[in-house]
Amino acid sequence: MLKIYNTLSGKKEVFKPIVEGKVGMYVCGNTVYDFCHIGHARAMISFDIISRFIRHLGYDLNYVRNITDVDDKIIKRAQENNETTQSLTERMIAAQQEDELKLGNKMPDREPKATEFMQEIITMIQTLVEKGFAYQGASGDVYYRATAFAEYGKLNNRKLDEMLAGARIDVEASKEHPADFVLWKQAKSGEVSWESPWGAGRPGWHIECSAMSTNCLGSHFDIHGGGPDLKFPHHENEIAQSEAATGKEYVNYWMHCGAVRVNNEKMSKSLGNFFTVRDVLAKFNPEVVRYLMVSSQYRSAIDYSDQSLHEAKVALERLYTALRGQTLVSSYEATDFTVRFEAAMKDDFNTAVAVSVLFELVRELNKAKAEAPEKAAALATELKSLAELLGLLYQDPEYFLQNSTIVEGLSEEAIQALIDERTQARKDKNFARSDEIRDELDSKGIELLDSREGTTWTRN
RNA sequence: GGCCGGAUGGCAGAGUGGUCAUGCAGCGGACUGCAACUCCGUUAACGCCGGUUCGAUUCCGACUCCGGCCUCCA
Repeated sequence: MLKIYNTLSGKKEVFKPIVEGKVGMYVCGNTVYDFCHIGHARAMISFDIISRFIRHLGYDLNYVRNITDVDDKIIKRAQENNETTQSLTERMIAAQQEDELKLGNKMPDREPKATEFMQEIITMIQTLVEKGFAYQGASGDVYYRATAFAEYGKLNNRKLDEMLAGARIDVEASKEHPADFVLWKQAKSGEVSWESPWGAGRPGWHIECSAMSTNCLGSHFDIHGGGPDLKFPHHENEIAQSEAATGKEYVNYWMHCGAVRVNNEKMSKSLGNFFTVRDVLAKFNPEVVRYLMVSSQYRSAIDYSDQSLHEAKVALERLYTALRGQTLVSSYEATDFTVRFEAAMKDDFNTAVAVSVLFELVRELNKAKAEAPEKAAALATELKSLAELLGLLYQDPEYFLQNSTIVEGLSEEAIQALIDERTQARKDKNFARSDEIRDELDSKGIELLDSREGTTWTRN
């Protein structure tokens, strides 16, 4: 029995799909005007794991995640770069995909782009206008009439009149109500635009998601997810648009992941305190980033720092060390570890508990190595297969341990040459030289590990 | 001001009405030429004040503090 925390109700609920055995999930993707930062990575990884586990439970999942490829910031950035919006967005989409594959994500089933859904967007706006949920203001822009939707605010527990009182927004003159938001925006000269009944222009941010999600998954679907900062106004507006246009309930389960923080502040573009995925991958193996995300539950805020990355690296090394040298078997009997792992995941995807089960499995595995190699092989296989649900432990253990951090320095050949020299010194009982080599490598961040089978190394 | 979330051992991070989280660090031991890995044992926590209860870190209420959203933002 899968339980999901639903933002709409503020509670964990038993998950029940609309059509038995099938799940439709839409996740808000990125606006592609810049490289992904760690906050984006958190959302992408969270929903990747959620999608993996939903499939693992046997559901036929359709996972759709959009790409916002037309927007004010894209236009502005393209102008600054003196390039077309299309060339900018194409570059950023390629970069995003590259980052994401490095982080170990599986790509969504479908990644619709806003620019590919112009007709659907226009049609939806027309419907809203016809039904009285939208109007064209004096500026020519088309707005959603928030006051016409009685349930406006239901996702965020807000009331329209209270929002008016606390509104800090500069109210645009052509809006009837401060909470009204743009559906269609008139193009300024030189801006990329599409023809519409209201003139050449481009869609507002929220309408594209309503149009893409309902066209890809139907008017009513199971799960809608996104980052914590999309709850309001984006998702509130999506509900208002979609339910007004289709006359049906829009989404059953709303899911939002937690923020990534830096120095106790949210990482965000507007604060400028963000680190890109590329920044981090220059220093750490990508799986370290993934482990950091997985080590806490997807809804909790996560603190990002060199220290938290380092701790993630050390923890991951323990998992990989257990797998080192282990042969895997073609089939194994699932133990209680699998039962407990799955139980944790079924409880609103509690990856923190699931990971703790992996560590308990590792202790059992390490114990079995000497006494019961067959049991160890079975446990190692079980570990790999559970970790795969989190997208972890997919690398060769030796490779990971040697490359958990990325540093300029000694080449593998140089390290091996020193190890060979040291092995000979040890054979000759020349421990002074042996220790000298250990210290020399240690000072360069290389740690040596002696065992009966020989000497291996790890980067610190 | 409104809405939402949080406060757990040295750090990170789960969870539970009464016996274990887990990882790192610490301490004692085994193993080891040294070191590491690994194993065994071990120390240590539930913001504050009330209430409910035989018993609360866990439920309820007040308080304090922190974060998020209310403006583009995963």
